[in-house]
Amino acid sequence: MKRTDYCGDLREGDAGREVTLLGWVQRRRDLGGLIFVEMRDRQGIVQVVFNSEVDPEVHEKAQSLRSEYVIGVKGKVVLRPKGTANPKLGTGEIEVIATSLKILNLSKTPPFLIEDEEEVAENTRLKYRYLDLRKPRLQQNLILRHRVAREVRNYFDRLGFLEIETPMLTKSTPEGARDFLVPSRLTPGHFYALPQSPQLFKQILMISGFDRYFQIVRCFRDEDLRSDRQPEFTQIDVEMSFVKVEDIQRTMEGLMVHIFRQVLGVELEAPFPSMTYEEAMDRYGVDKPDIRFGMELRDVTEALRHSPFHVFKEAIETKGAIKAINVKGGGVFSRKEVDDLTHFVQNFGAKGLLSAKIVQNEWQSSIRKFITEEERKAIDGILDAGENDLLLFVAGPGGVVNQSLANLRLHLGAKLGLIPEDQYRFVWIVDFPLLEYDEKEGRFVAVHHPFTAPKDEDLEKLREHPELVRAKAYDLVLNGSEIGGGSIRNHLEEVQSLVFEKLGMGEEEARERFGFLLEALEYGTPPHGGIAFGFDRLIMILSHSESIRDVIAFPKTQKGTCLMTEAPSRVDSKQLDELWIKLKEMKA
RNA sequence: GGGGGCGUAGUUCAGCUGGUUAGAACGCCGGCCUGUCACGCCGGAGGUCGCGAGUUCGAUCCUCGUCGCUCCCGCCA
Repeated sequence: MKRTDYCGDLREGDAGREVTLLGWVQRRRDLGGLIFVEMRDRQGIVQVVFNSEVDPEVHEKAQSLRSEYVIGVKGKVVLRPKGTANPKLGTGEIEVIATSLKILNLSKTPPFLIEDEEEVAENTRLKYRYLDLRKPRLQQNLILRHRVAREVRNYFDRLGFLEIETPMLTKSTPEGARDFLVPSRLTPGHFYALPQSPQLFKQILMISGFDRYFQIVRCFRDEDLRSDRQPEFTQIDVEMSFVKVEDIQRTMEGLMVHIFRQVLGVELEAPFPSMTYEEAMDRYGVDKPDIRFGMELRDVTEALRHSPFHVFKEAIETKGAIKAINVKGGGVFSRKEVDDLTHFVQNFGAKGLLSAKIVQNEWQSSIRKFITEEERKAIDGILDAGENDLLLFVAGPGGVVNQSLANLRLHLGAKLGLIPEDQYRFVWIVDFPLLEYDEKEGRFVAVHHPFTAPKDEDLEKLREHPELVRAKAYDLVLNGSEIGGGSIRNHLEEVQSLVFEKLGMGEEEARERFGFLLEALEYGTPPHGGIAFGFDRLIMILSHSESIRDVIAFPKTQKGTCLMTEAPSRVDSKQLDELWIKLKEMKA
């Protein structure tokens, strides 16, 4: 049997055609002399009719059909009798009258129904991933993923970019995330690392003169998982020569416009707005603001500068901050709801959450007695407080205040339905600090990565005040999710060496780790820069998925295991011997 | 490393203050049924209550440990 059509593709226009379908039994409705079988393939579902009066032999065979049997059906497409159309199916206007049935394979009863709505425990889904992947939603997600990848390649190809592969077995780079290591058999005691990104290779390609590079590439980071993080993930990696920040931004905006138009049929407005890191932190408390709704953070530190209230006083004396959000109409929140919000911010290190309801132009609040009339009016002004609003304050170290309120804002935005789910709001975040001081390490670390160039006007400060230097770095944020980030790189060896020095890396150490790059920089390196996009996260947003596992065919659990293959697994001692590896004693 | 949630039939869940035979729905099996589409009707099977200790006359329920899945913090661009 050869397929003539996919089940889900058939429409009214196909009425009268003889078709051959290959697929799975979704559901069987046996009415006795008449059997309806919903038949499924990757395009969708169509109803097949087995009628004992049309063909008793085929009808009898159909009685043995069960869920997930693999079948081939020959039959005639007909319009359904009046009043029996099913508006829930794309194929609902027609059905296929079967004239021939071939059972290609049987199936055990599946452990769960192959339906989108069926909510099944994650471990069951992952163990039977091949069944879970039969669900229409996951099939659509992977089809969408394919289409986006295809359009990425079309777009870059048209602009003269070359897709060039880079090694999976490469050198460990201690900066950044933990590496996955691969032992070398031929060089005992030595290890490759799987790439966290092709960062250095794409810069080398620029030095080689390839000018415009991109790659859809797998990357690996051995860090703990989240709902949007897997240990292996995919990036759209890009690097260009002879460009400034704006050139890369416009190129990537073009990519987004192209993808959204080709894949979703959505027209985006470009160029995208831009916001400095400083402004983002000030107004939203994060470097990846969701600008689809308001409820912005407001700084009330100055208004409370002379407050005797110990919570405020301590925050100010320790050079912290006091910020607040105004939940419009939040006066209706119950005591318990506000308590829950307090617990919520404590997840982010806040000691507590202070609240005030506006009732008849007055504060209803446990802290009212510590607030002067003047302070109250100032704060009402800053927060644009009105009747029945709920003001929420967090005081403490600046980072904690921002993180608490940023997350609280998102939490409340979702809870109150303030986020328009159908909007795509992009924003560039620019002017990131180049370096930040790491208390634990006792040295400066790169905010982006160590190859990022300082802004020209800040270059002077690099020696004396490295903390004030801003970088030629940019992140692209979509609906509160960081989908891409990049920078202009250091193409001058002396600048790169100086950055390494500021990172506390001696010349010798820098030579050992990145000597090949420093050396390459001395052989005519063009100015260059690039960006990397989180491909999985982009697909998550485009498919409205809540978990990254729903956009990856074979994802890992939160502990990094694959429940289908049962990786990782022990290996036999012969394999270890060849790799010169001896395991430490472990508790059974 | 830390905090939260979940774990009972194939699946999703209920199970009172610890008490006799652990329930429901869907699914599954058998029978009937020619316009169903969550088909309907009749009948039936199906349980190591994640695992291990402890408390108790008695544990699905309480305590401790452990395993698995998940969300978050730390970590991670």
